[in-house]
Amino acid sequence: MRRKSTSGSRPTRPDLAALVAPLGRTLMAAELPVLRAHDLSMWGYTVLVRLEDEPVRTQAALAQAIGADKTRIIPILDDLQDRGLIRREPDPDDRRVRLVSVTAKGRRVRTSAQDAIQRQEERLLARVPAADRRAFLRVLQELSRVSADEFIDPPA
Amino acid sequence: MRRKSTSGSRPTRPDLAALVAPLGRTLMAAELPVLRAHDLSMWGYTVLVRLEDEPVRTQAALAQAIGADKTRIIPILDDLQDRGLIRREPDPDDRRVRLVSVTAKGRRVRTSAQDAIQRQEERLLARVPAADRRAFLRVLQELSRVSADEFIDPPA
DNA sequence: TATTGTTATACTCTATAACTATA
DNA sequence: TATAGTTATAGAGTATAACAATA
Repeated sequence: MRRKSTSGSRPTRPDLAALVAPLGRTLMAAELPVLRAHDLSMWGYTVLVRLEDEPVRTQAALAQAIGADKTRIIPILDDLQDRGLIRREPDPDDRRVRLVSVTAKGRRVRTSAQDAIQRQEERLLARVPAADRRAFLRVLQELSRVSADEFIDPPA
Repeated sequence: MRRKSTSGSRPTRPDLAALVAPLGRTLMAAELPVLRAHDLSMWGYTVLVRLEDEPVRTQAALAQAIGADKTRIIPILDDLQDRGLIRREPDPDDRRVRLVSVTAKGRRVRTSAQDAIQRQEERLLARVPAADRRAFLRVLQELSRVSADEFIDPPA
């Protein structure tokens, strides 16, 4: 099941990366005004979304879960905490670690922002037929579970 | 056709941006080893791919076409030119503009790199059923034509 | 005066290394 | 000594502003 040789010729489709990466940037750009309206940074919003799923025991684990550096999220957490959107409490069992959780207020803000974001995304998705759209979301969720080193060719 | 209210509850799906943007980063990370093997930077490769489609008359237009700043691509073009992968000639009609085109060597390099990249991407796509996959690529190409300001909600 | 390409500068984002407090 | 969190520093990538050549 090898596709016809493309040596010396034009490819039959654009690179997947060339389609996906710019679309990702577009979607993030579209989020920015909504986030600004909720006084949230992209990372702040990402933290709130992540904490909604399940509480996280260490900041390092939280950082890794959202693809950030542990040093990078600290000012983000400071800000979210100052504004009462998250709690950060020392674990009684191990006072080195901070238990991070979302507050009721944080949950409200996240819900409001996410609602607006997804409404906007629905408008974009409305451009494609319902069946295609379901398949698209299915594939997207499947592929985003895959990490880079799972399919990278071993270097020659 | 409004979906059920999500106010105060968990969303029914992750944000589109949260699926697409990380996948884009993964795909770009997967390209890096292949590009390095071809002695190409991401931007250098992007330039070669773009020039394959159709020659570009000004560097500014080239930059815009690939989503870069006009100042950013200059060292990239310098390098590609030094290595004989592109040509950069003053337009006789307007000596301010540089006609940028890919050389035969540049075409060979791009073909080889793109072939390897797309083979790798095919391995990733092999995880999903053929029908879903066709729909996925269809939707992807449709959506990547849309620019951010076409679907962003007017700020309140 | 306006525009293309270029260079120089500043700024943002991110990662690395060094520090503290607990264990 | 090892680890969680924090702070300070340095680096990469990017955008902004100023400049030279041509129109």
